[in-house]
Amino acid sequence: MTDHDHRTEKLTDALRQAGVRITRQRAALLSVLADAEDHPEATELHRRAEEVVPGISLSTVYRTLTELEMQGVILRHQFEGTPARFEHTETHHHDHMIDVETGEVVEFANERIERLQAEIADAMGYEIVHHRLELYVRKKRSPAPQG
Amino acid sequence: MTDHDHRTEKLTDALRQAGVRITRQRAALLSVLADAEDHPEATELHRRAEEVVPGISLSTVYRTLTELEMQGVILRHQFEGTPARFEHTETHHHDHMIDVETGEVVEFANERIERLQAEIADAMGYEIVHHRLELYVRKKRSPAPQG
DNA sequence: AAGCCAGATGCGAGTCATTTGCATCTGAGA
DNA sequence: TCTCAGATGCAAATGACTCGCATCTGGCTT
Repeated sequence: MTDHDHRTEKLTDALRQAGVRITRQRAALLSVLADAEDHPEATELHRRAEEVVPGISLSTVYRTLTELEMQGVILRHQFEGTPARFEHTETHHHDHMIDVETGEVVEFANERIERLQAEIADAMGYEIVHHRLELYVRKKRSPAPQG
Repeated sequence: MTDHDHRTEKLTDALRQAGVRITRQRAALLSVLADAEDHPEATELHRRAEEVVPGISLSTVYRTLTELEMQGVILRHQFEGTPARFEHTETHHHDHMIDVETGEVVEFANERIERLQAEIADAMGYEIVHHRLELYVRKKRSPAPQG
């Protein structure tokens, strides 16, 4: 049994424990999400899932994504000007830089920023439920005069 | 002539200079936006503009908001789970805290976070075009044990 | 292994925010 | 005042989801 299968099984067991029925469609989506190195949107996940479960409907994809988000298995990101994008929660917390020219998404993390945010909220009498930090960026041209 | 009229006139002149025709509808929206202390959405701006120019259409509101955004006169914020909200660009740059329980929007600014963002982007070979920092928060209960 | 049924699925229709096509109107420079 | 590129109103279209409902199916129960 591969590492992948191992992690998958642990996850599906946990979900079943939480009362989430693991159907073929959901298993397919979980696998597609686990394999995704990028931040795909719902239609793209649908496309990928169809290769595993032909005929899976887009509404099932949306319903499952919502369910998995509620279970804390995935995160939903609403970047500017695109449909929501999803990623699994396996990795550490991080924020995103979006290249406005290519749409490419780069992850980054900064502990100091996290701490500052918490301090600000605290000073104003709030506690953070969650936050969103997105840097819309463009590749620096080399320091030479631009052409 | 009031201060308000004065600022309004300077702004409309600048817009005309930039090739933006100042129609009754646009003047109404500019005034409504200038008066707005909150972060209203398009339909609310439409409602307010109708009191100045009855019959103004929602599509004109949307078209004008897009134009004003491109001219840098207003900012469009896409907070989670709500239609886009708008605010004029007169004030200093700031970020937003959104109370997840009431929907209330609180502004804040922090120079250190701004600088850290720029440093991060720079270190990764990018320059920031713009950014988005939103803290989704809830009012702290007093330090006593929660009930 | 078979039965059961709450919950999941597929399909199509609905929703919500926003955009667009088009015929008509109107700022504002000439 | 004249002109007409650009703006408006209306209705229809779009895009991203969401929902209603009849049918199907995981996965406890026996």
